[in-house]
Amino acid sequence: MFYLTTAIDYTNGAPHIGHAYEKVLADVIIRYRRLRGEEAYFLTGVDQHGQKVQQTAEREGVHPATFVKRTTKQFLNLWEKLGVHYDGWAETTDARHKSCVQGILSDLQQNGQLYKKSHSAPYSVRQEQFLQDRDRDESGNFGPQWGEVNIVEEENWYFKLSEHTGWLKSFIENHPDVITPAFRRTELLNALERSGDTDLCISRPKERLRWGIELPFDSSFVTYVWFDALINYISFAGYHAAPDAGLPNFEKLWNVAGSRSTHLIGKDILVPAHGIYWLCMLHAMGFPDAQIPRLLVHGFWNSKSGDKLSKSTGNIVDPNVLADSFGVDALRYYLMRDIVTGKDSDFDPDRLVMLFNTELANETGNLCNRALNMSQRFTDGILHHGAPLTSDETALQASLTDSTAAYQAAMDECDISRGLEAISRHVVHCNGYAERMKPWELNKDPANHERLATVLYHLAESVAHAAVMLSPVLPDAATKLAAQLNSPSLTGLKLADLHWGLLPDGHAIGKPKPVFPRIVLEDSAQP
RNA sequence: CGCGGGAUGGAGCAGCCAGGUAGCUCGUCAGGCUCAUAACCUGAAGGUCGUAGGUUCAAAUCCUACUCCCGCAACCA
Repeated sequence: MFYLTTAIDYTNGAPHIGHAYEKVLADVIIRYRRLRGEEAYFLTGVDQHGQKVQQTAEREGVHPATFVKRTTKQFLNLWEKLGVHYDGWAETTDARHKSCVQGILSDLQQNGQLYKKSHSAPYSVRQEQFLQDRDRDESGNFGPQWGEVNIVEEENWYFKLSEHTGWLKSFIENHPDVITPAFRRTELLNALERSGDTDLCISRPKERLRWGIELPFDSSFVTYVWFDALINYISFAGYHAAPDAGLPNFEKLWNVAGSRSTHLIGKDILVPAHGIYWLCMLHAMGFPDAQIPRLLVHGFWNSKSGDKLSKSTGNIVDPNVLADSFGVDALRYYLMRDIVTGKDSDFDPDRLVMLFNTELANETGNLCNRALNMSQRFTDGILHHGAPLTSDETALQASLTDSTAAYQAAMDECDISRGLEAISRHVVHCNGYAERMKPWELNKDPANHERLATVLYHLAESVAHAAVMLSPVLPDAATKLAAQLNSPSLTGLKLADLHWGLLPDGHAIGKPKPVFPRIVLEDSAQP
């Protein structure tokens, strides 16, 4: 079983392009695993608790639960629009999650992993938060944005994080595959190196924060965000769940047959949340090394100038608007194609249009269209395996074999961009082949009919393979391609089924219709 | 000396971990084709791979120093 989770999104505001990227990436990885024939389970969801939600809800004069319901709906709608299909949906206000979190807190408390102590620090009344040294301005004072700042003393519960960091360090050192890409592992190890022996504060007094899960052993506190949110990865996987809870069987999902569960997360929450807190929490709960999950860390989409995309800088890109203007296929393709998994990339709508028009419309879509159109016109829509093969066909089939192998190697490494590039490479080969074979010339002489059939078959068969390989990224388009080939069963094939001859001799193909209509921009700059 | 990333033809990137004729897409120029979504194909121009050293028969790739850009520095995917 391949168990994949994403970060759960904070329901304090509307989803942006970064949220969309992570979920589409997860969706593509899951679909690819299934294409490989693996059993797979995909969990995603939303993080609904916390102070920011409480504050925003108060500002808008609604109950946090109402507010959270509203923003959650925006995420659900977006995933539906973008074709993100998950198997499990995590909401941290779910009663089953709450009881799992409380169960874990109780266990840890009984095992002596938690303790209470008091701490005093500068506190901003206006922002309702404690301040750090880095919040000071150049002169060493707290700026006016914080309002009145007092030294406040507060009691809280702490998790003995420091008892586990030694284990964590050697675990990461001895399991280089657990953090991907490698430079993120380096970053984490460096962070561990300079981490002192500080423990993790895991509670907030209810006077400050009501919107959270109550500590089972001290009702005047709620648990701090990470001790709530991170647990979703196991609570919704059925960890310590009642048999009738409607959750998966944890033993079947988590870490079966030596393949680690995978958490897909953004680079911002590796250190300290996932890379340190979460792994240490699992260790404290008694998870053995073999059951520690793998962290797959992705990068960010920055704005074209290289600035970070965020609400504060106002250059937020709304995935809904992008999907509506350019189509879901174009958006999914761009998000997967124009970034190297793990690295950052600049978001550029012009490149979105360019990549869709060249690789999908002009290359793949056009190849399908011209192949089917010629078959309809020249051979009455019937495909024939045809005459003896020349070196051109041998080369084409070799190109397909190479592309398929490159595709698989890349996709296995979650390098989606390279996988798509591999498909594109074969499509380009096919267009060149068509140009050299000139089926439209062959058609002029009936003596060449067998030769013509052979050429057209090689084009159509290539489209069939391309459709299957594209399916994790563009499931809808793959279905359309299969339908036009009059071979809907293509969408049910596995990677291992991709042998030459998917389309049988004598197969009748369907009518061509552009699957990827070119995106034509309104007059952009011309006067 | 806080940490990590980046610097490759006009633009955007890959290649670097496991050194061996510098690759892809767009753009530009010149041809060709007409089955096809004004799509397709062929060819060409254009790069001292941030700087300076070092290792090596050989360095974009390994090592050292430096310059500039970006992000993070323990609540934003």
